[in-house]
Amino acid sequence: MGRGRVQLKRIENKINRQVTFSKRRSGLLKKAHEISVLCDAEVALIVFSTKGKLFEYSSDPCMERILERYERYSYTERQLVANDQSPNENWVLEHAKLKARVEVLQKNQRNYMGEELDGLSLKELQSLEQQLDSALKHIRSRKNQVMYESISELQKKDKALQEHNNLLAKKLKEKEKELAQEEQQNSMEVAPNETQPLESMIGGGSLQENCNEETGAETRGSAILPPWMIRPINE
Amino acid sequence: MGRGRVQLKRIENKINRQVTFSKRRSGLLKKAHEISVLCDAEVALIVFSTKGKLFEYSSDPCMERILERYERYSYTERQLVANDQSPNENWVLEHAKLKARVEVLQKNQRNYMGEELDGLSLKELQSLEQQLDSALKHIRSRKNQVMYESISELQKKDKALQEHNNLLAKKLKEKEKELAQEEQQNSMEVAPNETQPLESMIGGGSLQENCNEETGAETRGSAILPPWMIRPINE
DNA sequence: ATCTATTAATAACA
DNA sequence: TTGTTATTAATAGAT
Repeated sequence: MGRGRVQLKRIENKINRQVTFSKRRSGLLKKAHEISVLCDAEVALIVFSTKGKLFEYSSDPCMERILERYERYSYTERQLVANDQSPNENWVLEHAKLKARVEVLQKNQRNYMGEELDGLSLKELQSLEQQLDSALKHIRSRKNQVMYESISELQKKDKALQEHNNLLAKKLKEKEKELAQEEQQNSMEVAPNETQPLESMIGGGSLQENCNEETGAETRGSAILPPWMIRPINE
Repeated sequence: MGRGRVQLKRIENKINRQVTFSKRRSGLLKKAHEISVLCDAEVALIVFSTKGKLFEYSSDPCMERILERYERYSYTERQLVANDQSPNENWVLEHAKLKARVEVLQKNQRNYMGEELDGLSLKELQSLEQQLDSALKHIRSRKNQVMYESISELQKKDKALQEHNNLLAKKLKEKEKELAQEEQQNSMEVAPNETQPLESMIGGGSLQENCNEETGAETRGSAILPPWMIRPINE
């Protein structure tokens, strides 16, 4: 939505990038606000510019609260890293070193994301390809492992629940028997039709709820990525 | 942007609210992704629906890192506000920012290389996998392009060299003819056995040297393509 | 989900 | 940076 389409890749011109960042940032914040109001959602948005400047939006008075909620929701714990500043005089040097490191790391990262490949030689491309290929193998293997673990845990839970279920069913039968006996003894006094609904309730609803409660964070939101993330717009 | 304007207030109709939420959410996530790519920004977006369902986007493989960075930033910012008198504070702040950035980048890089995957959730692993998969496609495409360019350049050079070769051969023949004529005229004065060595020298050594000179680093040595160019190692 | 009529966002330009 | 405008993109409402 502008004059001409735009490729989904880093804007190389620094000025344009800065302008676009400024405009899109405000657009993004606006939309974040809109969805929070229109749809009554809780939204936290954090944006760091390339230069490290922070922009944020939070639908609540306190961003921290949403983040805490997020942390609670996502089972991972946050590590609070103490800010240890050593009162060195070498700061200038340190600073320069860090800056250089950041530059290198940034370039690497872009390459790892398949960007800015034009300056690379065939050999470098080859090495990069192999590195990523191997990385992908590791990642997929780890993903599989996580999935299998998740599955086996679910199966374990399933088994436990089924056992519990059986137990309940057994108890139920005993109760039925007792009732039947009482019934025979006091033939006219009790109506024998309450057992059926009770059984179906335990077998269905209870299991379902238990399952939702405990898997929680793992399956939050949609596990399926939207199409625009799966394949970049350009090309 | 729809049929009719919309007021910036909670949508009362539950169904409409749900539908709008779903649509705007994907739009918001998309825009968050776009600004992160276009403007090289680090973005973290967290959305809780009314019902408490979580949706998130993170420009980096790991959302936690951006949140950590956010916490650190907030911390240093608080410090800055506390005492912004000393000119040294700027350095401290800058330094802290850079350190945070380096940390994030380093962790990312390790992930991009398939290392330290243990802390990542299934979702994060999935996103990382897709990012690398897409990167790999770009890299392979670029590699192919480089290879094709290299091949066509070599073919061009080959052609030029052959033409040069033909030219030399032609000149040689003329020289031979001249020599033969002279030979006939001054039959006894010149020994006619110098032509053979001359021809072999030009046809062999000179050509070889020329080839090395012009193709240089690319194909140093033989004009035959190395095996890795004929067939990529992977797949 | 899919399809349009509209509005909203924004890229290029000033 | 800020504003303007030609275009594209997002999406409200309908199907």
